[in-house]
Amino acid sequence: MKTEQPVSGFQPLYRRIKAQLTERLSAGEWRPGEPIPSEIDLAQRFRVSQGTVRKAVGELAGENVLVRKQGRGTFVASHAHTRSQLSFLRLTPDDGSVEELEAELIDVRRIRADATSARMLALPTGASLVRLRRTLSINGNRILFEEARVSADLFQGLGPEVVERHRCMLYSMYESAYHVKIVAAEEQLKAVDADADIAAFLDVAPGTPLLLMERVAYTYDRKPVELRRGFCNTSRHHYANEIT
Amino acid sequence: MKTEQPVSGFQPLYRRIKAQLTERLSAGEWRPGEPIPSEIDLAQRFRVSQGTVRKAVGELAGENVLVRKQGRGTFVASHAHTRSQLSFLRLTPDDGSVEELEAELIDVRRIRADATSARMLALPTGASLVRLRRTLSINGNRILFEEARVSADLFQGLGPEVVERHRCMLYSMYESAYHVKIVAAEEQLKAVDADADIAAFLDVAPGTPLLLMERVAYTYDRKPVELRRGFCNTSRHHYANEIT
DNA sequence: GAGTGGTCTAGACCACTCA
DNA sequence: GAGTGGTCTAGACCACTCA
Repeated sequence: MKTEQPVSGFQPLYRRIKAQLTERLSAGEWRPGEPIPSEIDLAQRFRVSQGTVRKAVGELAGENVLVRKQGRGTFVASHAHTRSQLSFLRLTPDDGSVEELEAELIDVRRIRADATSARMLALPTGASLVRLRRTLSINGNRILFEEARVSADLFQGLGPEVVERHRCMLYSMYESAYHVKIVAAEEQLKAVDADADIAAFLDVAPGTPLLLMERVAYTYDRKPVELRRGFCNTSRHHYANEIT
Repeated sequence: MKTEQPVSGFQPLYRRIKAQLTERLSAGEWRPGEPIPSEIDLAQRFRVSQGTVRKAVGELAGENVLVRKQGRGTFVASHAHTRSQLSFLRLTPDDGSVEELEAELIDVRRIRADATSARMLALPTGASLVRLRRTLSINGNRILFEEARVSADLFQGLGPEVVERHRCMLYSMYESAYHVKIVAAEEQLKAVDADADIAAFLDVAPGTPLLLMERVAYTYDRKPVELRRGFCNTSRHHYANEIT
C-alpha cells in the first residue's frame, strides 16, 4: 500500500512504478543484457496488478530502456547485445547497407573542460575530461572523423587500452567497463567545410563539404554524460532520419 | 463477432480494429481536425471491449495519426491545427527558437517525372508532376531553398494561387484542398556545396556548404505522395534530432 | 509442460472539459 | 452533471520459448 502522495499534480500509479524501476536500473540492480523479474513477480512486489506493471514496463520498452521478448522475459537493453552495434549511428551508404564497420583510434587525452563543454555536461568549468578521437570506416571507406568527451571522474582510467579491448564500441564499453548506460541522445547537424586537419584524416581536399554532427548522450534520468562531435564525408553516404 | 481468420500469422483483434480505423480515416469518413466517435461508441460498433479499442487508438495516437484529448475526445491529427505548422521542419536557430516563419514562392510548374522521381512516387516514368519551388525564412533570415514534387494527377489544378491561398503551408494545403493527409516522412541528409543558382536564392557565395535534405512524405498505408529537396544554410541554424 | 509476455474482457472509478 | 479519455483491477486465455 503506497502512502506518499504527490506534492502537486496527479501522478498515476504506473508512473510511480516506472520511476521505481528506473531507480533500480540506475542503481545497477539489474545489469544490461540481464532479465528483470517477470511481470507477475513485479506485480506482487509492488502490490499492484499485472496490468499496471505492464504499463510501466511498456513505457520503458518504448524508450528502449527495456526489451520485451515474448515467451522469454523482459531484459535490460544493452549496447553489447544490440545486433548492429549501430543503434545510435544514423549513417548509411547511398547504395546498400552497412556490412562492415571499422574504427581506428587516433588518441585518448586528458583535457580541461571549456565553458561550453562543462555546461553541457553539468560540470564546473576546468573539470578534467577524457577526449577520445577516432575515425570510422563503413564497408572499407573511411568516412567519419569523430571525437568524444566524457568526465575523467566518471570514467576513471579510461585510456587507449580500455577502448581497444572493447573494439572501439564506446557505448558498449561505457556500459560494461563503467556501468554507465547510454539511453538517449540529442544531435544537431550542420554542413561545414573540412579544415586541413580533418581533411587529412578523411582523405579529402580541404574545403570539402562535411556533415557536422554534434551530440549530447544521456544516461538514466536524462543526465548528460558524453559530448560527441563527428565530421562525415557524405559524398557516398547519408544521414537517415524518420519523421512522424 | 468476427468471422474472418488471418490467412497466415497471428493478427490480434486490436490490430484489425486499427486497420479498420485507418481505412475509414483514409476514406475520409472523419476529416482532419474532427473528432472520431468516443471509445465506448467505437467499442459497441466493433463489438469489442473498450480496452481493445483503446489499444488500437493508442497505436494510431503514437503514430500521430490521431490525437487524444482527455475530457474532450479523440481527434484526427491535422497539419492546419498543429500549433507551430512546423511539425516536419527540424531546423532551429542556434540561439533561440523559431519566432517567425515566412515562405516566398518562386514558381510552380508542370514537369515530367524522371526515372528516380517516378520510382519513389510509385508512378510510371514520364508521369506528369507538379514542381513547386520556394524559399523559407526563419526570424527574418532566408536560410532554406526547397522544391517539392507531387503527382499532377493527384493534385489537380495545383498552381501558385492555391499555394498562396494557404499561405505556403503545403501539408495543410494538401490536406484541406486535396484530402491528402501526410502522416510520416523519411529524410536523407548530406553536406553539399552551393551551386550558383541556389547560392543566389540564399544570398551566399557559391561553394558555401549547405545541408541537403531529401524527403519522401507518406500518406496513410505508407503511400508515397511527395518528394522534397531542400538546401539549408546552416551557418546560424541547425537540424535537430532526438535519438532513442 | 512450466513459465514468459501478449491479448481481451468487464467493470469500477478518476481526471478533465464544457455547457 | 453529463461525457470524454485515463487508470486500475482481476481473471481468463493465447502465442511463444525452452528444457
